[in-house]
Amino acid sequence: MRSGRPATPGVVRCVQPSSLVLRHATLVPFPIAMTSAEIRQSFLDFFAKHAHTIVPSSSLMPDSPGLLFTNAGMNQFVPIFLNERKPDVASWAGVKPGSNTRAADTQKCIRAGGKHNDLEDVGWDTYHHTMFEMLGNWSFGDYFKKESLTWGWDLLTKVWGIPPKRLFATVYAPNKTKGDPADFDQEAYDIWAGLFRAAGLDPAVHIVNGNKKDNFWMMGDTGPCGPCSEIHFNLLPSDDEAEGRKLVNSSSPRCIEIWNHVFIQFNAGADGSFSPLPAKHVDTGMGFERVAGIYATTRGFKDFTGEPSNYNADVFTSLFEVLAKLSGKSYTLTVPTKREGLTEQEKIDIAFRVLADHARTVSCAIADGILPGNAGRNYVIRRILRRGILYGRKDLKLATGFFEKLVPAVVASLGSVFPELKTQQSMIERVIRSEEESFGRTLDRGIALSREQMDAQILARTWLTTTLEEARAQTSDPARAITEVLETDAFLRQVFVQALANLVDLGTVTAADVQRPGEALAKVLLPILAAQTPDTFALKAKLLERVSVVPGRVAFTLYDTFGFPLDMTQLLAADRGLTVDVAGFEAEMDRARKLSQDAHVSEIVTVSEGDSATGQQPTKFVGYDALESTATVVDVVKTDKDTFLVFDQSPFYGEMGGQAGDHGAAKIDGQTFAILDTLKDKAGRHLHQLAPACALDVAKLSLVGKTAKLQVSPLTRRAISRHHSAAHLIHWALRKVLGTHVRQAGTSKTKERMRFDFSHFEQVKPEQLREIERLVNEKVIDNAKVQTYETEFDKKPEGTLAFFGEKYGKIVRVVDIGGYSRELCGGTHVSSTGEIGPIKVVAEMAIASGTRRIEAVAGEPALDLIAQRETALSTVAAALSAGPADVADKLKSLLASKAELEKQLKAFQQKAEAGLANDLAAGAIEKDGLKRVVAKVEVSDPNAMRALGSQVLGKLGEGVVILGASFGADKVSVAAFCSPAAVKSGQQAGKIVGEVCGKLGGKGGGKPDFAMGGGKDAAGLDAALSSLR
RNA sequence: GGGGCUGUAGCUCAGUUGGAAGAGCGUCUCGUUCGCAAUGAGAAGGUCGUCGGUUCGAUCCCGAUCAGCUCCA
Repeated sequence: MRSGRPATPGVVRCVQPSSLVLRHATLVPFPIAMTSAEIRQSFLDFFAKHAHTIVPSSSLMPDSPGLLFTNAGMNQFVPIFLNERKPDVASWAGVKPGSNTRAADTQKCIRAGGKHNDLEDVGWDTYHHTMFEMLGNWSFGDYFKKESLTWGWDLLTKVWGIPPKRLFATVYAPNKTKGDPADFDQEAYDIWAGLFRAAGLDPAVHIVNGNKKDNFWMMGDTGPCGPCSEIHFNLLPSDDEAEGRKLVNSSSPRCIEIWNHVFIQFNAGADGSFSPLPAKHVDTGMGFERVAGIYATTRGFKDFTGEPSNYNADVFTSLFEVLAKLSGKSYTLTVPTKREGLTEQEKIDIAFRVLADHARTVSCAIADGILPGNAGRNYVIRRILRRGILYGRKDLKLATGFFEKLVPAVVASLGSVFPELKTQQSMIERVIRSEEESFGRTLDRGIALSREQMDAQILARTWLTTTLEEARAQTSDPARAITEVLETDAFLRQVFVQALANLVDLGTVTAADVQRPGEALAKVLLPILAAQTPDTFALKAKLLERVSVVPGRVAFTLYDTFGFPLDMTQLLAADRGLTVDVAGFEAEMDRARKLSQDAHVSEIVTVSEGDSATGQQPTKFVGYDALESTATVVDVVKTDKDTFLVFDQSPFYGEMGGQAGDHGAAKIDGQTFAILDTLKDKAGRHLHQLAPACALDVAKLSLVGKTAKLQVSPLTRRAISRHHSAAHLIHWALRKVLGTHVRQAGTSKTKERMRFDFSHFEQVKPEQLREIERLVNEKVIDNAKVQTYETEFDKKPEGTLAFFGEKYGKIVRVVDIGGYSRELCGGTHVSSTGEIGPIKVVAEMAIASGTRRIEAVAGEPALDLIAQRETALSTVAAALSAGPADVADKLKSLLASKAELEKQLKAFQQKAEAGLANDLAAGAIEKDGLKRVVAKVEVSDPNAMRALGSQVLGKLGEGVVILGASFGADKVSVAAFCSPAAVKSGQQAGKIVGEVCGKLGGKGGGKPDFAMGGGKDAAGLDAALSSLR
């Protein structure tokens, strides 16, 4: 373990010799007794010794739908606190078992994007993180305050050697005037008093009271809650107790909370009451990076002269090393005191911290299947990744593609405690790479768009200073000079309009003027041009100033619509001597934010009454081998819509893991009840849904206790099993063809089809789909045996796929197909692959960013599909009088000859039209001093009339052409053409058409030189036309 | 969940009071050239994302829908 520890740990490893280092010379180098990994391990070992079950961290993908991410150590234990699940941690998968009622773990947590959003602070200080580990110990109705606090004290002071004098404890003291709940936590106070006294310290100095805000913990407005007691650590250079006490709960970085012990002893009711819980729980949390950071900074809790920073811990410094190597820059521990006017080094140090933090977060999130995307938690990850990329590009001058190079360091640092990082490493790198490329495209587009805007502003500026001066010197008609310039460049005009809007507040122009930019500009600019008075100089200066500011709305549009960060806009603006109206940007942002704010649906958390969850016996499933059995009715469950029967055991599969529930029948007392579906409830009972007609009978009978004969419909069950086994084959084939990053993300297997959702970040190409289909059908023909057996989770064969994020029990069921596909699965399957029959992939599509869906049919539905397609093909073949094999060729040649014919037809039509056009032109009359053709023609469609008319006008040279044609009895079209000379003399095609169509019961219009229209009165066409002659 | 933007030739994109679908690159054919690079002439290539509505007429206006991008919650 220790061999992997760097020889010179801490920040010193990436600091190059420079004057900056000397300033911080007191901090480095220092010998460290433990690595971060060893600190973590000593925590877990300590609690393992006290009979705790060591539980692996749960996935960052939360179980609770209300959460964006797993955000606290307690998340995976919530069902136990809520009494929905009995304490059974020792039988959980992957644990190092101890007691069922005691647990300890380190939990990955992400806090970003939700209520507590610290994203913008990360990097700018030394203690905010988007992802952190929460160390915790837990008691489920087992030990309480005494043990928890005493053990906490022992670990900190005796195992880790923190000087007791530097520790302070807070206990809950309600502020009754503010209506804080419950009473002073005397129990905790007494325990602490004893501990401090035993260390020779004064409890009055070391125990601090805290109110509801700091020392009372609630999950929501309702549900389990209780007082908490925090341990604070004085990090001042001096260990003076009075000074330390002053800083407790004062948000000082020099005296911080390191460990919170929550004592869950009440249930908050919706009516505001606090009733005692029957089982009291302990829930503690200690920020791992914080402790590791302090440990590193203080050289093992011994030297408190240095500035505390979480980033001194080796979980971060190992990433700094990679960053230093990539960028050629060094991390030097500077922390900015303000947001603006930073030194180069301060910017570099911020970027180091940002990237170290974000690389961990993004890697862990992707490992847990949370890929960057454009909604919800996926969007948060994308934002974190992009923020990192931006800091790297901007301040460390790193080239596109650098971010994925941080992944190996994250895996090296955290892979042993979070093994999914190791197994998913190549996928993490691929996802980051493709995301970095697409962000590159977003940035490029933003750069191009902002350049257009800024070009125009600079042009406007030059124009104001140079061109205006030249105009003053040279022209006698200043107004015209202005209009000319503004007419030549639309962008320039737009910039001036923006500037004008900015001048409204000065009183120079009114809001109405902005609507007429041309006149308004003349109004503003003409005086500048005409007179050189102090007033006009001031006005010109103002205008220049306004033109040099990129409007907030423009910067916001770049950000909101095109994803171009404000930072980048500012950077580009500064490069070109412009500034950005940040206040305006923020205003737009606020407006948009308000628009999005939605009514929060607050989740009501309740403790289930009694032991409802634990009291009901799960139904014993006997349907893996048998489709019939006898059973005893144990309950009848009624909901608003349906009635369900519950038996002690059942061959009916309850809907679960995407597999549809079974159909069939139950015979009780000689009466048959049709079962339409089978569901499973929280307690594991199978609910057999009755057909509505049977439900009425049940209401009259008392069935509980009676014996029933249960029969599953074999056809349905077999169809479902076929689709389930087919799903396993497809999963196997997907991983083989696309890669092992493919992970099941939800499935459905019914008797009609199977749906399989999986993680994959691009479209599955058609040839890949064909390959997948070929592979699975090969395996069907191969007719391998499907074997199922139960084993311990930890003893499952190597390479067995488990659905990630699922809580498995210790005993799991393995479904093994032919030795190549092995999955943990509770579903029903065929006994050999040949039984599946043909498998046809029906569709492949995206259902979310990074998640795709494949749909397939197997067995009978597949045969139906094939038959259907065959029928379609043979219909086409028959119509083409060709064999199925020749259809494509035949169709191709048919299409070719069709194109040829159309070409010929077109040529003939043109010829005919030309002839017709000649005839029509020859029949021109004189009217109003112009040649005029008025004629009814026969054409195939109105557009042909347009072509004909334009030819006629061409022959006439100058004149008017009016054509009409009828299409059936109730549709008539009219077209009119006027040559330039005709238009000049007052003829308007639009007007002519309008008139004619009016007479025909229709409308029409167009431009002066050409117009079309139509009507319904085909019989009136002749009359309408002759009136024009 | 709520907004914004985009969808036009194989690719990158133009296309306004609604009236005959375009450019550049790429492809193909025929030239210039010993050949290549370069270049000239010509050609092919379009359900204007899909569906509906308004209209005599919709790439354009309206509504729905799908897909991609993007911001917020």
